[in-house]
Amino acid sequence: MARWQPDACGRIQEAAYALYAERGYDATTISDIAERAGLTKRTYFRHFPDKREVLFWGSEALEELFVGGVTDAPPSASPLAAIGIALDAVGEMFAERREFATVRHGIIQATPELQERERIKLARLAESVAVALRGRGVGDPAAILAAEAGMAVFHVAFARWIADADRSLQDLAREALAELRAIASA
Amino acid sequence: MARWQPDACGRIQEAAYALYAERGYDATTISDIAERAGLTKRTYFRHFPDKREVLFWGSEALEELFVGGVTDAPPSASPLAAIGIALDAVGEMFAERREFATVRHGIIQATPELQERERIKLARLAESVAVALRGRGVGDPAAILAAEAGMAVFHVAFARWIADADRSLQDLAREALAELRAIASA
DNA sequence: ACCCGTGATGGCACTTGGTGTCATCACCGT
DNA sequence: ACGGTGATGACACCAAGTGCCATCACGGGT
Repeated sequence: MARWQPDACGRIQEAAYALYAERGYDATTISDIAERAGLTKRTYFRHFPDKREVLFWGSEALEELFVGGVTDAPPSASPLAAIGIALDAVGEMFAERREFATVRHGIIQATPELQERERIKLARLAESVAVALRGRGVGDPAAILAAEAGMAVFHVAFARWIADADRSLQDLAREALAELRAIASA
Repeated sequence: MARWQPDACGRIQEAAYALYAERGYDATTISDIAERAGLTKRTYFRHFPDKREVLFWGSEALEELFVGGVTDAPPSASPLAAIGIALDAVGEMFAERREFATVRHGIIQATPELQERERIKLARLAESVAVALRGRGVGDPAAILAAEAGMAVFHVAFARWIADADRSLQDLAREALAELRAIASA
């Protein structure tokens, strides 16, 4: 056996999304996913470390985009301004993936266990953004605070974008960022 | 059997903390904890829903304190000011529990699985704080943004407080809050 | 003093997530 | 034709978590 299988990770991911969306995360076993992808449970675990992680495959792209946006922002930009520039790039990327993002968001919102993973992914992303901010000369409590505040902005903007098709993610992010500034200066 | 057992939750919690601290979270089974607490695995699950939750028992007190602090802040206080007042009360409470908080923090920081739970607890706390802020008349994107920013402030202040015994949690929180304000107005 | 309802526990079987190990097969270079 | 490499299937195994039922202590009522 072991005939070459084109893009095992991709096929697993498709199967997992389909089953999680159809019958729910809890009602789906890894053997179900594996069977649908045409392989075994053991092979699933050779591609993903656990049951949740398949939903977060490809999120390195988001991290690269976010960190890259912060790093490449003009040196004169303040921490929050740099994050705003990064959020523009992130919003642009999600615009082409609205359908996918909506399905994924629905699956995650339906399962507390998945929300945990989502939250810690956001926290890790905040740490990466904080590193990028330190690379811009931002000091130490400030870098992580700005990064985490940026994640909050992203989070609320994203949720509104999923619920409301009319406005672009970039717009919603800019609005949330302005709101954050208003809060802090009050 | 089933003689009355004084404070089963408390005994389980003590056993779990001891074992998690000694040999680590992954190397501890629920049967180990149950045995040390003088009961069975099945009974453990009658008191806690899973292996992690025992570390978060009693965190309703933190939520009550935080939400109460925000709710009872003077009506004139801005969202961040209200959170600052709440953080004062929270810091005061932790001052009497520094030893316990340090052990707990060490266990959690050593295990990614526990950090996930910690993060989502913080997110739920942010939601409760946001509700309290809405009760003060704060609008909707602002309430959750202020609450999440407040969690970031609490998080960094807490981490510094654990690492550095010299300063009070209240001081560190005030400093982080000032830092957040500086970031947002830059 | 006896009996009964209630609540907490032990014990057991079972499903599922996750891992270690080994044999097998396709592919590739020599 | 041969051997090495890498991916897979198959199997055994451990631990988390759940359902189910029997059992015991306790308190109240008769």
